[in-house]
Amino acid sequence: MAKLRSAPTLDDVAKMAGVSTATVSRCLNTPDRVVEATRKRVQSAVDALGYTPNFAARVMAAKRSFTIGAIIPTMENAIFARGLQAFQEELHHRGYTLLVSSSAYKPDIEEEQIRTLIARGADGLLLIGHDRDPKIYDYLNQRKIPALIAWSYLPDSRLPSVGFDNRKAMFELANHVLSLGHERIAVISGIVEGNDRARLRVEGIRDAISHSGLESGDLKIVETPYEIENGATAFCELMKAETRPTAILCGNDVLAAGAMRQAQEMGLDVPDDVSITGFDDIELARIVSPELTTVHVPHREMGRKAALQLVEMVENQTDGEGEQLATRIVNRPSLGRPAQG
Amino acid sequence: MAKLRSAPTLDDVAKMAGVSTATVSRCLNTPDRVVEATRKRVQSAVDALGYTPNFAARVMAAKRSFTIGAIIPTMENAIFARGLQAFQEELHHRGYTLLVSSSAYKPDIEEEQIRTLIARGADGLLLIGHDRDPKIYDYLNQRKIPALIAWSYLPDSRLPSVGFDNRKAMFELANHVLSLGHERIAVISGIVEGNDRARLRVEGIRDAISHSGLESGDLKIVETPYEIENGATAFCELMKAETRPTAILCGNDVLAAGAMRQAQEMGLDVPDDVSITGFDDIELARIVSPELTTVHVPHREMGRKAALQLVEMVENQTDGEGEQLATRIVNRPSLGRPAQG
DNA sequence: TTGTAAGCGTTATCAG
DNA sequence: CTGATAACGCTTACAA
Repeated sequence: MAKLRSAPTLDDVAKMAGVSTATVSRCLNTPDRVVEATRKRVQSAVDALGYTPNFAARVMAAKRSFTIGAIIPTMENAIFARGLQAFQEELHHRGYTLLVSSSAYKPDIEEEQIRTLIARGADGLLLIGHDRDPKIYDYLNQRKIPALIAWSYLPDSRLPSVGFDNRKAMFELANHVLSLGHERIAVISGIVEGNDRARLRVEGIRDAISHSGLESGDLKIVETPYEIENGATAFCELMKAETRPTAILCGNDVLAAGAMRQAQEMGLDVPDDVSITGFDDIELARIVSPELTTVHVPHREMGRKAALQLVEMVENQTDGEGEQLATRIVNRPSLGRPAQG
Repeated sequence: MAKLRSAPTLDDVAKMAGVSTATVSRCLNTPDRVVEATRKRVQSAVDALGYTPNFAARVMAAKRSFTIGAIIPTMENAIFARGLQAFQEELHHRGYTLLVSSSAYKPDIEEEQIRTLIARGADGLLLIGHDRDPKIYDYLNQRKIPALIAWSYLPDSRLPSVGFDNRKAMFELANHVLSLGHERIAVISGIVEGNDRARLRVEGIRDAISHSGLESGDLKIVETPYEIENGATAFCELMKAETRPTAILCGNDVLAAGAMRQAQEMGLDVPDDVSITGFDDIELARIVSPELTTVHVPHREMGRKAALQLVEMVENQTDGEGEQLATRIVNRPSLGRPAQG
């Protein structure tokens, strides 16, 4: 068995440079508190040994990890990718590392992940959406862990949030659809339970319908997890009705893409036979044909601002005020006027 | 300023349960070495305090982190998502946590990430592809860090690999295209430098062409990063030629999706005016229309097997043998026969 | 400017 | 089966 050469430590560097470990530590963390000469000596020892500080030891001693944890519902589809990427870039910029885990939309898994991330020394946490057991907020509060919510802005939430008004965004889209003359509207929504974004989007549609004076009672809604396949299945189901809808509003672009595929498979023309809309404006929206009318969400801006705010909260022990971002409707050919009666 | 209640420690639990810290530790890690009675007492103290072990301290003391690090080129598109998801699930199953970081296809960033993950105590590493500075392999070897390569199988690589034969896979696809009668073929490849998967795929195409007796010299290749936009741009460029290609083989589905979109924008019919193929068989391939002929890669199986093998390497200090997985061509309507002369 | 030394919260070795 | 106690590698007062 070959001898296992383990990693060089601060001590090794100190010995090689002929200084104390404290000095080496200073060279690495606060170089300006060390004179040029010794700094150089230390640096060459570091290089010679290929020294890398042991993270665990550093965290223990400093009680800071310069790590931010984020828990997102899923990595499988691209809903969170762009925003998270921007979040990560901004964090990196500020000297922080991002630790991501995904909860598969399961509350208990999310809770476990929160504990895990905290145990790992995360200085702050990014969570998606507001709907979760209040005990989690108590826990975070008691432990004084800075946490921020993204992808959904609410003014009076327990934790500050950086995001947009899901309800209003979908309300506007639905209004637009109605204004084109659609009267038979159906919805393919994500699972609403435990997901305020999904819930609020449906509410936005309801608002628009009752506003318009239409019968909101018979609004057909299919709830299904955010996966392409499910969008296809749901579309199928909705089109089985005796009187088919003329427009289907989907909870996000992923579901909409599934619906579009199914429409094509069934030989239905979009938008002539049925209009379909999405939400998010991820790349997918421009890949399906026809391209998807959807709600544009400023993912990168949201990620960046969330990072800035969270770092601020961590470093200044402040509470964070949250920020509401604007969305806008993106008109593309998947939405048209309804066919004549 | 409210008093900051910091996390309960082993000591707190020990005191509350009236035992030593050693006993508490044993209750948590090797419960069978503790009698029922004390174990119960300890457990209730743990619950009462909401104790979670401090990860950094545990790593320092145990010199094991039950953490596996993975460095992937990008999270932005879905190329690695499915495989990584399976990798993660299998790791979780075995009691390990996955730490992911992305290198943006930059070798120096990857190197930094490797060091970072090791400093963070990763017990093992998953890397994508074989092409990298040999010094990295020396470093890994010297530090005795178990590492495994995925997404590309090579029999005699320095590190064991779990993946497929990129060259052969693309060779077969190209052969198939040629057998349909295509004689003017062009390629939209990913950046080849530092990316053996991209390089080998192009070589596979070259092989097929020279095999077929065609002039391989004038094979038009555009190299561009794996992004949808770039696929579109590259397609544009290739179609500017006086004699247009009748088939365009793309380095992956993302580039192919971009090419398809551009074709549509230019009013070209796929496959009647030009055939387009992809590689990977990610969801995207079935979303574009017409659906994409591509090479199916068993991403989930690859991820799962990589996890199994890496855990085995970590736990038994073994070297790992690697495994080659099979790919298969998936025929869909984006590929047809060339138009008559 | 630099060195000394006391933790940080676990695990693991040895006694008991 | 359980309890002391010595690491683990680093940061940070406090001294010099």
